[in-house]
Amino acid sequence: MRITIHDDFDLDKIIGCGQCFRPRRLADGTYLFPSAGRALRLRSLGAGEYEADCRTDEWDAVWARYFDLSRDYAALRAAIPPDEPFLREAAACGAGLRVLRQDPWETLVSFILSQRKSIPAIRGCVEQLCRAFGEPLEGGLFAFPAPERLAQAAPEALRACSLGYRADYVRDAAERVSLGALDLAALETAGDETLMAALLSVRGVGVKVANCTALFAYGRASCAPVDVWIRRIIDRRCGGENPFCRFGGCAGILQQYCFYYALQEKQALRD
DNA sequence: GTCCAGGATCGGA
DNA sequence: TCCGATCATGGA
Repeated sequence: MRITIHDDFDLDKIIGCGQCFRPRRLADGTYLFPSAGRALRLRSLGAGEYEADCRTDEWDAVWARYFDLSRDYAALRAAIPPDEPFLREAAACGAGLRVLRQDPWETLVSFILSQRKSIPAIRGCVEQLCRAFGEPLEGGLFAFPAPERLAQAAPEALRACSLGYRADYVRDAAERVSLGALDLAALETAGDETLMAALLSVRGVGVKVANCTALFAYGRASCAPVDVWIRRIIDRRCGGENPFCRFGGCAGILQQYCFYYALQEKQALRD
């Protein structure tokens, strides 16, 4: 199907801003988004027109929500006050990115794996997990493995996916989700505090990983994860004071603009 | 060989 | 409550 998306939509920034680890750009320029046992192929036709390999009803029911299309990011950027020059700069740089609503299980596991790993290393880990334990989809793709599958996995098989000491954390999370002790679907309608408490009850999940899951899977835009990159920004560019606290319900979106901005600065240093 | 990566846990002060 | 050591692994 062909769809029109307003111009505040940049696929390179969406897949490159550090929020997701499997979506990617294929050699032919098509963008691939695997999520929750499906996969979307999206190709830009220019001028805000896109070709998507799904039906209109699937787009409306699944992907519009996934891409957070109901939120007005331009208005959000415009509302950053002039006395926040760094935030305005970062938001201008990241204009077009959108904070995805990803599958909670995949997001939780991916960010459990993220601790003390580089983004390319996380990508590699997640990919290995999918190939080793995920159900095959069309086109040589693999779905992210179900919790039941990971709960049954042999410890050495998990470690073979470069999980390192995080293998025990993943196994613990898989057991709790597959047994129903942690109901990720039910948490969709929970309040922020309830959601955070549930996520923090998982071994290997601290405040940062819980915030990432709340923001990138549950759309809790008030959650703004503070990692080493954001910490650096707060210390060096914001006088040591966390600026996201001042923005309540959209703190997480601004945080993501800043994270993307930091990635771009690092990239620029290499070039 | 050394250092660091979207951190979390644990024990001891 | 706070601080430091430690946790596998891969890439620069």
